[in-house]
Amino acid sequence: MENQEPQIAHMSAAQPKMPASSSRILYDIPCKVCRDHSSGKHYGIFACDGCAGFFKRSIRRNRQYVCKAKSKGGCMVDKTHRNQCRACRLAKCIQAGMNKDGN
Amino acid sequence: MENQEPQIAHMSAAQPKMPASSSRILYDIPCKVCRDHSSGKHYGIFACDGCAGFFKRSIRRNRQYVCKAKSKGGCMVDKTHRNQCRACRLAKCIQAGMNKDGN
DNA sequence: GTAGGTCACATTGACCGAG
DNA sequence: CTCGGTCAATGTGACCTAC
Repeated sequence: MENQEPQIAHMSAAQPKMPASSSRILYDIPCKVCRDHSSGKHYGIFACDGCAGFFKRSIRRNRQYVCKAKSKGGCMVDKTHRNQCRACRLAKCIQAGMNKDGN
Repeated sequence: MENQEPQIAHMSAAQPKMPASSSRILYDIPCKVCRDHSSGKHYGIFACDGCAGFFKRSIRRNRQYVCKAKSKGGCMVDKTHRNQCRACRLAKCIQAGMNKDGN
């Protein structure tokens, strides 16, 4: 896959630009995996709820994803494409430093 | 996105190679959109249940998808990648000849 | 302040009855 | 036969609570 749009369920809309303190979301610290706004550290790194949840599910269920792109393992992983390739998303989570014991 | 795997819900497993007549599935006629096994004509062309359902929903809800790949509109659309890019899947459905009034 | 759990929501595709 | 409708399965990500 390569694109899409509503692919995700609750694709968060543009943030109201809050006081950056009254919310759970850290508007200035990007998710180390997809660059979306993070919501604190998760499994060792600053990550958004999406990537944290994805990593959580992948680990818990022992998921083995396979990148089906021509350029194996080269899928872009940002807020827009993160749901296009689970294999590359998980790989980037790990590469970014995520680990089960969060440290 | 570029790959994946369980992306789809009920990814049909390898077919038991039925008598090719006792089932709804036409094992010898591929879906003109994704090459998966078709299940007869849908909206004008031989298509699988997946592409037929996708086209049905897209039309009914007047979906406007946007291809987010670098190579705009160049996403592969086969059984494996069909859920990677809705924009390209719909484009290919139309290009393959699908139309609301099936003819 | 993060792990873990929960859950509303959305999509997919197999199947069914109607015509 | 195809169409439209239905629905079980599944994933996503926003939240909440406990620690």
